[in-house]
Amino acid sequence: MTMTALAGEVRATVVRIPPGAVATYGDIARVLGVGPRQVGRVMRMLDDGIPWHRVVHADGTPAPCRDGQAHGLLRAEMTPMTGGRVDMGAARWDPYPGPAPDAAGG
DNA sequence: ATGTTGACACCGG
DNA sequence: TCCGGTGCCAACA
Repeated sequence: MTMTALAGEVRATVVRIPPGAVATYGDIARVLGVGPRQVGRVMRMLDDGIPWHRVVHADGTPAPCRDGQAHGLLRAEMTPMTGGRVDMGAARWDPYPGPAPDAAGG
């Protein structure tokens, strides 16, 4: 797994996050089989062209980048938030089926 | 090769 | 609920 490839995976996964829902770094990292820090590292290089604001921490805290931006963007997506944090359990989007390694069925 | 840093996650007080 | 410490992996000096 290389960053170039990882960047593609992350991107392909993040862009799949529907408006109003969010995914955690850990989840995306888990799906791709990498550490949560690698996801953030890749996200940093993507930064543009992807709904990065739909990627939040495991506790619902929006991305630290452009602090404040995510708050407005998520707000515009009608994302269930509480006290500035995303309401996990209500907005937690299931990344699967993502890369579909074995192409189960089709 | 070593030490420090970072868009994180989990545990303990 | 908020804060500090730790584990993890990769990039940087």
